[in-house]
This record gives sequence, structure tokens and C-alpha cells, in this order.
Amino acid sequence: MDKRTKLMLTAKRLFSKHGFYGTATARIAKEAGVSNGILFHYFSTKDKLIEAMYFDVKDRIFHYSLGQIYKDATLKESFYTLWLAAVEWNLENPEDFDFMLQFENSPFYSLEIEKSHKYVQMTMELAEQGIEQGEFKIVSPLVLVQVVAGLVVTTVKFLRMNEELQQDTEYKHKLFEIVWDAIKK
Amino acid sequence: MDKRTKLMLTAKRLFSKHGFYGTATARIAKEAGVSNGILFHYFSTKDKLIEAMYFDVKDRIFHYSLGQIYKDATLKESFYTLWLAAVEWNLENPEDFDFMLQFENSPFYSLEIEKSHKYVQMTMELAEQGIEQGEFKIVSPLVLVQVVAGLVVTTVKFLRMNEELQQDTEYKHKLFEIVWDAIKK
DNA sequence: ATAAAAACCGACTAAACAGTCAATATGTGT
DNA sequence: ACACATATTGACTGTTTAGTCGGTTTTTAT
Repeated sequence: MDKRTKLMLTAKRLFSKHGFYGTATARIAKEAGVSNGILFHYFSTKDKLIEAMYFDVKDRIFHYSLGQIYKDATLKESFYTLWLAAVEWNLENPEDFDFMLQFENSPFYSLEIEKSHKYVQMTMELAEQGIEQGEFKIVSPLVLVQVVAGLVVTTVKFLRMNEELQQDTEYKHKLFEIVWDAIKK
Repeated sequence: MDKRTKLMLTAKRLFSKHGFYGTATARIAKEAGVSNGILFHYFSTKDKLIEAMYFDVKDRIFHYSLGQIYKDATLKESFYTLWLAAVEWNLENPEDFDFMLQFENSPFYSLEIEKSHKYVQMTMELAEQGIEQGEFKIVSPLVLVQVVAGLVVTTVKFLRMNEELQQDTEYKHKLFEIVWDAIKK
């Protein structure tokens, strides 16, 4: 594995456990088994490393989740697939999940950063589609996207605390009804 | 104003703008107009200061929001009042909101901290009531509480980006329908 | 009035920190 | 074989940091 990737993996583990403030760059390099200098060769500052990691994790989760949607699916099926994929991805990648939340709720985060993601546009289009078809509540499509995204986080946090429900398909259907009822007309 | 309070107010402002990592204790003391030593007289470590601030902000928001509920209100009215009060409180106290989110999504946060809040129990009881009365979905009451709390955050973030909607009572009713539909049977 | 306690100061320190740099190694295209 | 770029090292530095401490003032209780 190349050292840039090794650094990002180690940084993810340390940031998610000890926070940005509690993780020194020297420690990241040391635990990644590379020299101190190479970190700053790939990422000019600590903040740049954090930002690069965020782009990476966002890309992976969106790519995976949107990739699960199949053609000719109904709107409800598409949203269920999207929601379930995101929930399961986050459950299987807890470090990514923690890192992501930490970043999005820190002063690092800004709207420009969010907008720069191509995938965000794609989910907005899905929401607009639902409104046009008269299936969704008549509110800003941005609200609908944020509601679903917010409920993904809520669901993941809950399922983390109740591990026995993580394999319970029926319960997950129940949880999705919360999401669907929230956005449907 | 006593210096302990001054310190917490200044810390809140700085933490919400620059993060825990980006705010030095010496700066907090300086901008609060007090000596360095007095900070550590009241809060033995930086972490203790952060935790004390979190308890304080949680107490204030819950006390305010739960206090808005009037007797003989229906369940829906109670939840509407609660949701609206929380949303408006957070809009009026953006620094508290940012600080709270930063804390809750950092490694500082743990379940024990959450459970130690007396108010959490009160909202849980409201949810249990709704389930018993057959008005709410049959899921863990904890899910319902977390869904509402999560949607408060979603709503606040959205209204912050769309200031013109903050006084629009009708739009806020629409947004509450999202919350209500999510939890109701 | 007095003693004890609590509040307060600010200079100080030892450790930790992000980022640099000169030197070396490794790869790549011609 | 050569030249040039890119990858890699780890010792180093100037700064910043959380937290301490000896001493002073103010408050409180008797």
C-alpha cells in the first residue's frame, strides 16, 4: 500500500478516536510507519490532510450508495435502497462515520465544501423528481435531502447502540417508514 | 458578571468559531479579561471546561423548551411546541448550537454524559406516552426522541441558510409536518 | 476584629506541536 | 548511461500549549 494511503488510514483511525485536537501529525506518521516529512510532502498542512480525507470518504459513501440503485425502480424503492446502503456502509465503516460527523460539525466545514461534491447534485435531482411527481411534500428539495441525510445519521447512531437490531430486516423496514413518511406527501 | 460566567461566554464564542483545537486557554482568559490562572481555578483542565459548558447549554435549552409546553395540550401540540421552541432557541443562540453540535460529534461525547441529563428522561416519557396511546409508530421510544432531536438540527441548519423563511409561520408548519409524519403511526 | 477560605493574579515551565530542510534514494523517460 | 523528477528520511526549530505556583487581595463566618 502506498504511503499516502497508509497515512490517510492511520489518520482516520486516530482522528475518529482522539479528535483533530488530540492527534499530532508526528503520531500519525509514526503509527503509519513512515517518516514525518512525507506527511507534509503529500499534504502541505494538517488541515489539508483533514480536508482531503473528507473528500475521500464522501466520495466512497456516495459512490457506493448511489451505485446500489437499480434502473426502473420506483421512487420509494430508490430511496429505500439509498437509505439502506448508506446506513449499512456507515455501520461497516465506523471510523469513516465518526470522522465525517466530526468534520461536518467542526468549523472546518462550509457550504462551499459541500457544494463542491458532484454527488450532492445527484441526490437533489432525485428529490426534485419526487416533488414533480407529486409524491413528496412541497418544500425546498434541499430540505428533503437534508432530512434523509439526517435520518441516516440518526439510524446509524441508534443501530450502533442496539447491535441485535442490525441484522433485523423487519425492524429496518420499520425505521425506513419513518424516513419515507417524513418526506412523502 | 462573575468571572466563571465570563470565561464560559468567551469560550463559547471562540470554540464555536475556531473549534476546540483552534482555541488556546490563554486566549480565552485574555479575551474574557481575566487572568490565566483563574481559568484553571474554576476548571481544572481544558476538557473539564468544555464538559461544563456542554452541561450548561443542554440545561438551558431543555429548560426553555420543556417549559413552553402547556397543560392539557394534545400530544401533537406538545411535540409542536417542543420542536418549535428548540428550533427557535437554537436560531437565537447560534454559538450554543454550534458548540453543542461540535461537542456531540467529538470524541468527548459519550452515552454516559447524555444519560446524566435529567431532561432526557422527560422527553423519553413523552415518547412512551405517544406509543401507549397508539399515536406513534411502534419502535423504541429512544428512536422517536432521536428522530425529533435530529430533525430539530436539520431544521435549524436549513433555516440558517434561508433566513427569509425564519419568520414564515406557514413554512414552519410545513416543516413540522415532516417531523410529525415521521413519528406518527 | 480576626482568622480562615475563596478568588485572583501573571510570570513561569516543560512538553508538545506543526512544519522545514538538506541530504539521500528511487524511479522514469530518452 | 544520463538527466531529471519524484519519493523519502529524520533530525531540527521556533512557537504555542496546557497547566503550575507563590504570593496577594477579597470575601465570609465567628
